Amino acid sequence: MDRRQKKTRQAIFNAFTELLSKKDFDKISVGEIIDEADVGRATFYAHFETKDFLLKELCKELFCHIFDTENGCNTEHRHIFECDGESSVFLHLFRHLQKNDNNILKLLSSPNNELFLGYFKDQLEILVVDHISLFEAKKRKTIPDSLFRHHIISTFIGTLRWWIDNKMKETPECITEYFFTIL
Amino acid sequence: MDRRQKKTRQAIFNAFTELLSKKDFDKISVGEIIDEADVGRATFYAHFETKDFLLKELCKELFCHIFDTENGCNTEHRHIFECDGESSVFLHLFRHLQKNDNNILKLLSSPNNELFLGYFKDQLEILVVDHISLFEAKKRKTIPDSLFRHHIISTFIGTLRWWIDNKMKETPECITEYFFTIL
DNA sequence: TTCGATATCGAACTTATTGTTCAATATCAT
DNA sequence: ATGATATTGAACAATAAGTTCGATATCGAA
Repeated sequence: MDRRQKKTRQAIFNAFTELLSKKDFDKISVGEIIDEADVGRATFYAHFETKDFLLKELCKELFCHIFDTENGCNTEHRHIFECDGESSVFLHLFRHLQKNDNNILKLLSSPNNELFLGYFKDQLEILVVDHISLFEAKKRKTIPDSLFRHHIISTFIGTLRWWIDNKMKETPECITEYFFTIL
Repeated sequence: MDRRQKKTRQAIFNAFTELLSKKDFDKISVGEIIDEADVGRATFYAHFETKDFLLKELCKELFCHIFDTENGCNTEHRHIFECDGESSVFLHLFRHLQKNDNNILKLLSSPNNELFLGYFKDQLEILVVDHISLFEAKKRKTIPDSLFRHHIISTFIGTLRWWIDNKMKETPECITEYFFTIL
C-alpha cells in the first residue's frame, strides 16, 4: 500500500477514535472527521464509502487485537485456552477490555452504536461456538442450541455494560466470576 | 383536547407506525411522515418537537397497554400476579407481545432502535423490581443486586429477540419456560 | 534523477433533511 | 355567529452528505 494512503488512512482512524471518545457515533459528521484528520473531503470518500464503512474498517482493526487468539494467527496468546478454570477465555476478554484500547469501551457502552455492537457480537459468536463445551451440557438439553449461544453472548455484553456503567470498579477476575455465576 | 388536534395526532401516529413496519427509525424522515399522514409540515412541528419526541410519545401509548398492570390503573389484569407459577408475569408479557399490537415487535427487534429499547427497559425495570422476589434469593447473594436486575432485563429482551428472529414459532408458554430455564 | 502513475487537495456543486416563520384559511367550542 | 385556535403550504436558513474535477504533490520504479 502506498505510503500516502497508509498515512491518510491512519490519520482518519486516529481522528475518528479521538472524536468517538468525546461524542456518539451518529453525532459525528464527516466534516468533523476530515477537520480533525486534516485531510481533504474528496480524500475521505476515496478511502471510505460512508461513515458506516469507516466504523466497519475500524472494528476490523480493533477486534483483530482483542480476538486474535481465535484466528490462530497469534500463538503468543494460545495459553488462554489452557489456563486453569473454565473462565479463562472470558477473563482474558475482560482484561483486554479493561485496558480500553482505542476507546473501545466508549463504543460498547454508547446507546447508539448497534452497528458496532453487531460486529462485536459476531466475534463473540465465533468465540462462543468454539468454547460452548465449557458450559454444562445439562442446561442445554431443555433449550435450543441457538438460544443458548445467543444467551451467552447477550449475558456477556450485559455484564460488560453493567461493568462499564459502574465505572469498572471491580477487577476483571471479579467480573468474570459474576459472569459465570449469573450464567 | 380539540377534535382537530386528536385527528392530527392520530394520523401522525398511524403514519409513523406504518413506516416503522417497513424501515428503521433513523431511516425515516419527517418528510415521509407528513406525506404518509397527509398533514402540513408546520402541523407536525406544532405537535412534536422532533422525531425523537414522537417516538417517546408513541412509546407511552404502546407501553401503557402492555404494562398497564403495573400502574394499578387497570384492575382487570390483576390476576396475572396471582396466577399459578412464578412465570405468570412474564408469560403475560410474552402473550401480549405475540399479538404484535402496533408493530411493537418491529421496534424491538430492529437493530437501530436503542431509544425505543431504552423506554422498554425502563418499563421492564419497574416490573422486575416488584417481582424480583420470584427468583431464588440464593443466587443474589454472590452478585450485586443491580447486576441481577440488569441481567433479568437483558435476558428477557435477549429471549424475546431470539423469539422474534425465529419467526415466533414457539408458544408464549414455551418461551416463558425457556426464559426461566436460561435464567 | 527522472518520469509516469496515483494520491491528495480544495472548492464548488447537487441533493436531502431539519426546523422555523408567517399569512391565509378552515375548523372548533360556546 | 363569533372569537379562538389548529392547519396549511410555501418559503426560508442551516447543516450535512456525497460528487466532481482540474491543479498539485508525492510516490515507486527504472
